[in-house]
Amino acid sequence: MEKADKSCLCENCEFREVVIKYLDDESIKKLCANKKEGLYRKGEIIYYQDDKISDFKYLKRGLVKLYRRNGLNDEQIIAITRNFDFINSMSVFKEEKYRFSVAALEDSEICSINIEIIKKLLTENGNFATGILIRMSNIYEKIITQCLEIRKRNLAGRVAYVLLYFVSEVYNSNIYDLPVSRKEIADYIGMSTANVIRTLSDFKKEGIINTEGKTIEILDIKKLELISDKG
Amino acid sequence: MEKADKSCLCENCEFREVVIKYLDDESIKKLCANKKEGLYRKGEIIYYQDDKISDFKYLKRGLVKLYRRNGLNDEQIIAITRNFDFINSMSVFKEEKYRFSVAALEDSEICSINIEIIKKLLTENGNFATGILIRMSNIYEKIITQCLEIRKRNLAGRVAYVLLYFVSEVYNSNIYDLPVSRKEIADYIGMSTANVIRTLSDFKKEGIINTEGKTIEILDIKKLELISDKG
DNA sequence: CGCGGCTTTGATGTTCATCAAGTAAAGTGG
DNA sequence: CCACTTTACTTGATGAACATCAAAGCCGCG
Repeated sequence: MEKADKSCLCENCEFREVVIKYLDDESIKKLCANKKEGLYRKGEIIYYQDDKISDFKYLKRGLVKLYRRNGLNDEQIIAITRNFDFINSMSVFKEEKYRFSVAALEDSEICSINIEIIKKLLTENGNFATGILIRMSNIYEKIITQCLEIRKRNLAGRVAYVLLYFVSEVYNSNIYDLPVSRKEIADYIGMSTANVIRTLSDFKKEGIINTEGKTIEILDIKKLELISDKG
Repeated sequence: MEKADKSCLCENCEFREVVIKYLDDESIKKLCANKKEGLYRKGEIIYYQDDKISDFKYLKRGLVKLYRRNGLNDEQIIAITRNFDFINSMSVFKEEKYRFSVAALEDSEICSINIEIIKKLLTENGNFATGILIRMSNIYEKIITQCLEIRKRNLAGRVAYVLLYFVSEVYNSNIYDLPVSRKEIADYIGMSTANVIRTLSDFKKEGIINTEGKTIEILDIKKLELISDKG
């Protein structure tokens, strides 16, 4: 991690949209004065499971994975996202430790604010607290819904679902570079790496997608949606 | 559903513990005046997925399942709980509709408060909002963690996990009456009904549990924990 | 150029779903 | 309360889906 090289004016920060509506100038100044910004390179870990929670963290730019380590070579990926802006582990306001780890899948910019300052603002300002409550609920709900969506599908359906997730929720494009390894897709959907690769190969043979290394191009999105829905 | 037969004094209500610390007498009176209490018999549905959200709901007593219907005979159970006291669908403060359904697994007592009243209190009182935020985060985190715990196990491990969940989180006893059908266990752990039954039969043959209809007795909890952990 | 990690493919075996058929239990109407 | 119907449960047999293992190709990096 390195510090951001440009001074942060908070002006283009999306967090501001949540904040500014509810906080007075003084509170905003206080937030800005106490924030730390960090750049994380692709692959770097932003925080570890079981680290002590010290900051409320917000993903300004980039792409991250939220995951849990079970064994040496056994990871479960909980979410891959740009949108879950608050990338804090759940229970950030109660628990002492992060319950999950977060790592950057693309170069990412993180804004950190001391958790005690946020807690104080929450208790002082019900509108702010309600705003945070709603946003966090959305994040949680997305994670749970996605977990259920993946669970109800078979192998091919899960792979199709993930490919389409990148199309619609991450890149907004039918062609993109996978930000994750084949193994990470497997960790995400709860299947074996070999079978994820096999399924991608099958899709390619059937002309549904084209792959070249990390680059994925969706050729027949209707068919892929069909596989995702029926699987 | 029927109305509670005794007048509700809110005195033994656990919700009070969250509330009373932060709300003034007037607010508490307002809450109490606007609450509705309902008794739901085992099997009754408390609210349906896609119902319009009108109330903030709290489980005072009983046991419920939170679930999602995919097809006519295809349900996914998200959680079974006494403890997730706020049995609102997630995003209760933002969404218009419940995203999941809730049904009573045992006779249950539900307290409902108009959502607008709660919203008003949240914005007026940051401490109250923070209290709700923390409690909801705990609920979400439990659901997500459990989803991951189940996902990483195989069939036998999942069945063992669920049996142990009832022991430690629901009944605090090695012998209990299952509040769910075999099919519901299957919907909970994402396996087929036949295989759930087969696994229970296997456990019985191996002397790990005893079953008689809905009654389950754990005979060898160490072994069951082993199966849950290694599976 | 060579090493290690990621990817790919095939072969094999395990795990699990599905189907079918039968039994027990629970609800329903006379 | 009993006959009837329906729903839940149980078990076995079969095949499909998936994991695992192994070997080989590829790619980036020192």
